[in-house]
Amino acid sequence: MASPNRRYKTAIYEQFARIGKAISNPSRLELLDLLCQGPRTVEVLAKEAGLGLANTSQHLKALREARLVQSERTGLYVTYRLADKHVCDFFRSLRLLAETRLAEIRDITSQFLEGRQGMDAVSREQLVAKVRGGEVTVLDVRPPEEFEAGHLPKALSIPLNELERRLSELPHDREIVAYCRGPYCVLAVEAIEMLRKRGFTAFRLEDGVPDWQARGLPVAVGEAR
Amino acid sequence: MASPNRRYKTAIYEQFARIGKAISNPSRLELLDLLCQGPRTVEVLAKEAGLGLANTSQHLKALREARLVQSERTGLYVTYRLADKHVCDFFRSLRLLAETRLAEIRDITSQFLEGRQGMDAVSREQLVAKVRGGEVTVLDVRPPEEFEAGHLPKALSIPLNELERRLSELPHDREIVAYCRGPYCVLAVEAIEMLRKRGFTAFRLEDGVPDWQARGLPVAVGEAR
DNA sequence: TCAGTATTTTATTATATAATGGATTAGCGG
DNA sequence: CCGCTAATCCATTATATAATAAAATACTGA
Repeated sequence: MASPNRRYKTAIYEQFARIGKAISNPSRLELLDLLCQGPRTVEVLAKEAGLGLANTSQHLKALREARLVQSERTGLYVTYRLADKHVCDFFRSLRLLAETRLAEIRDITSQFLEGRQGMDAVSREQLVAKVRGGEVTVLDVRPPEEFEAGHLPKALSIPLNELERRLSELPHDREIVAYCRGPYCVLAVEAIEMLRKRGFTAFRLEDGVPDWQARGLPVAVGEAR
Repeated sequence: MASPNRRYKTAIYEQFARIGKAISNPSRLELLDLLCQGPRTVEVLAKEAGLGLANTSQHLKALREARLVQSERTGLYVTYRLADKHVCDFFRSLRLLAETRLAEIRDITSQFLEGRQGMDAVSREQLVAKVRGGEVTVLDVRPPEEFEAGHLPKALSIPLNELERRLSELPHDREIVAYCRGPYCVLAVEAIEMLRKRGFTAFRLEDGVPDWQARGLPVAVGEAR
């Protein structure tokens, strides 16, 4: 009974909604955010996102069916990655819209950071200037695979869980700017907190690599030297 | 039992998912797309989207709770509008991602256009050049309210349902380029089809006003003269 | 071929969502 | 205040989704 025009519109909006449905679940969004940092296996993703394995597999399947991610089997492991870098841009635009529209995000964040001092972040521009002046050590506290998948130029890779025993690699007489996955990742927050307790001068960069890259700033790839 | 970090992340991704949920339903996406063309009452939105009134009201409520739209009562009518122009940008980025990732969209569209000849669209750039050369009449076939809310500079407003009896306003010796809401809106398609049958030289611009505007091109506001 | 590990699939259960029709509310004009 | 209309709310029903555990698959290495 529906006209061809109506059927056409319905079919098109149903397609758009496939992407909407894919990002309508918090767990899937977290997985997507993680995948923006680089490819990972199901196991690792499950652990990082605090989900069950079967559950993670199903969420990844949903993301794959919306064509947002791809999977590839290598031996026992299945590695998932973003299907397209536009997916990361899209995730960022969702995050940006949520930040501008949902005051709750600011509330939740400021409540979480309550009591931790000095969490006011260094801006991209400030960091660029400081790096240019050579007065700062840039510290990447994410897991090594993420560092390898892409990091800020000249950044030093010390994953958060190794930081305590590798403090000697850090300078006491220079500023340290630590970063992790982005504004809602807690790795850098914890790193800063710890470094300050130990007497370092440390600040936090809110940007993650995707944000940095989206601004057209350079990103380096490959292992820590 | 969950750590504060986990609770924080969960809370943040839940917020992101509010937006995801809002755009996870085809009808809501259609409503959002319509609202990108300008504010409208519930009644008009329901009719345009082919939905029941109660249903429309509930979908609009969902969009409002995700802070994507705002409503304002004027007398008997409640007018809905986008809460922020970023919402329109976000919708466009969803559309773009869907177009790049979902081959089905191309299939559905080419099947719909099957048999209609000459539906290959004029590009923005071509249109700009033609307008500059003064060799073209730009025709807006959307309803008048949408034209008023924003239209291409110098466009002539003839809503599709008036087109047949206002053909005398159109030149036979010049090209006509018709546009409507965007690439998936059928108004311009039908206009072109009709105009060609009547011997006009007519092409279709795929862009809608939001697309045009997003490229930084100028948009005029106000009634048809 | 068998044991072991990573992943996917299936079944189940609880919960959320969408559409509909009917009741209710808000505002207008007589 | 009443009747009318636009919009919202509520209850109902059907359907979809999410998490979990258990079973099945896919692959490796012995």
